[in-house]
Amino acid sequence: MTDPRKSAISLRKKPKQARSNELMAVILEAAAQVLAKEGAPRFTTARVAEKAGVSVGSLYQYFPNKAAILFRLQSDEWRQTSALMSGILENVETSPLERLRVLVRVFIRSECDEAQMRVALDDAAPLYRDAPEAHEARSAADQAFVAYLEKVLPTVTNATRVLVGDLITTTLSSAGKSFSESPRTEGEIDAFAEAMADMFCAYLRSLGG
Amino acid sequence: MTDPRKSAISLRKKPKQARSNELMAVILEAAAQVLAKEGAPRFTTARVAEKAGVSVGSLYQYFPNKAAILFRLQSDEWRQTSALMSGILENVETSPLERLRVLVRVFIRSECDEAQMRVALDDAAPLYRDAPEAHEARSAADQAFVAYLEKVLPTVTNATRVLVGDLITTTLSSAGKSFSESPRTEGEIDAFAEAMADMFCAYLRSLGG
DNA sequence: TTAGAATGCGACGAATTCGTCAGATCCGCT
DNA sequence: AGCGGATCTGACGAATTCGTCGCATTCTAA
Repeated sequence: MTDPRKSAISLRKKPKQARSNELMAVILEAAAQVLAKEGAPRFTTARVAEKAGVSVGSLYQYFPNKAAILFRLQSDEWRQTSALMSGILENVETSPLERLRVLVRVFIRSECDEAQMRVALDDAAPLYRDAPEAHEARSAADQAFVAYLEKVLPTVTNATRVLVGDLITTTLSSAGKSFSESPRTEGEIDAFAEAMADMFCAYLRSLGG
Repeated sequence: MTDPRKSAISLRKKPKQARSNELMAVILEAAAQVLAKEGAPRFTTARVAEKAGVSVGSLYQYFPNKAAILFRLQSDEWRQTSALMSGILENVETSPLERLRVLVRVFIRSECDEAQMRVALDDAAPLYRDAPEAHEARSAADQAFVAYLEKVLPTVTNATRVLVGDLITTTLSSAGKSFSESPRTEGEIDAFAEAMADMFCAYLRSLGG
């Protein structure tokens, strides 16, 4: 396949024996390790297979191509992050703005903790970015955030809420990623997260919080 | 060379005849076109040379490797952006916060105008990111911004100013890039830029503007 | 004009990568 | 046990890419 960006990304087939499920898990685990340790340019089906203690053939039985593995890893990350965010934003024990602060802190910290993986996954983005599945997977977190904004900004128009939600989630994820690309000390991480939280809170208040 | 990330990125030699200077310009122009039209994965010395109407050999006479060409393109972008930002922030004809608004608008718009190029350049980042020269080139814009903040936030500590500057420049560049990755209408672009400007202004005011 | 330096050329070697396929192996079931 | 389908294997073909090197061409300066 000349241009992997055009290739399908869905699974090749569903496993019928128990082995296969294990195999997929093993392959994905190995893939994550290879990606984190070797980086995107050296992420190779052969290397993944070797690390998984499996042959390339087996690997290609469940993933149609390299991009599918990467997409799956990214997809899992998104699901995880999305669930985390929803959980924090829906927790009614604390005030809305405090929830946002917690969200920022948790997100930035997790971004820094797994920086290698995230950066490598991002480097590999050209391989799976154009897949249609990629866009669907992304919107879950956005929706949770817009729902949250309905309580914090009840007076503004719906369009505004979507815009604000887009701005904040975009800022959080992209600036978080960018920030975590350089190595940081604990203090820097906390300070940056706090500043970002301050910025969001100031913005929301100015909109009528 | 197995891992291009380790290779030198500085020029191979300085041209001594007039032809060479032209050649470099031609090559860089061709490189920009190839990168924008074909994307990072298909960015190849052979394709660049062909587009430039030049042989690979000539290309390698002035650039030690592929990464050097990409780095040069990125470096030029940075210089250009940096100059643009400084110019806007130092213009004393308008109020400080209005200058910031202009900056955001101009930046986001330029980011969207050249989205293809910027995205491709970013995709190629793994090839030149680890070069020491890359970090130096980046700090120019930051310094201009911190200088600007001295006038807007005269009361806060210097460390705070650096932090705030880091947050804003990081947000601007990374969120701008992320935003421009998807195709946008004129209206969306303006709305997003305005929202981001609002956010920055609200933040700066909350800090004591 | 002409020697020698600077520059340009492009076929080529070495390396890497993706994904396939024919055959070997394993599993569940009768 | 033994059959048939599911699964695994890994050598291999096809493709691509990087960067070099010996030679051709162009320029400069005497």
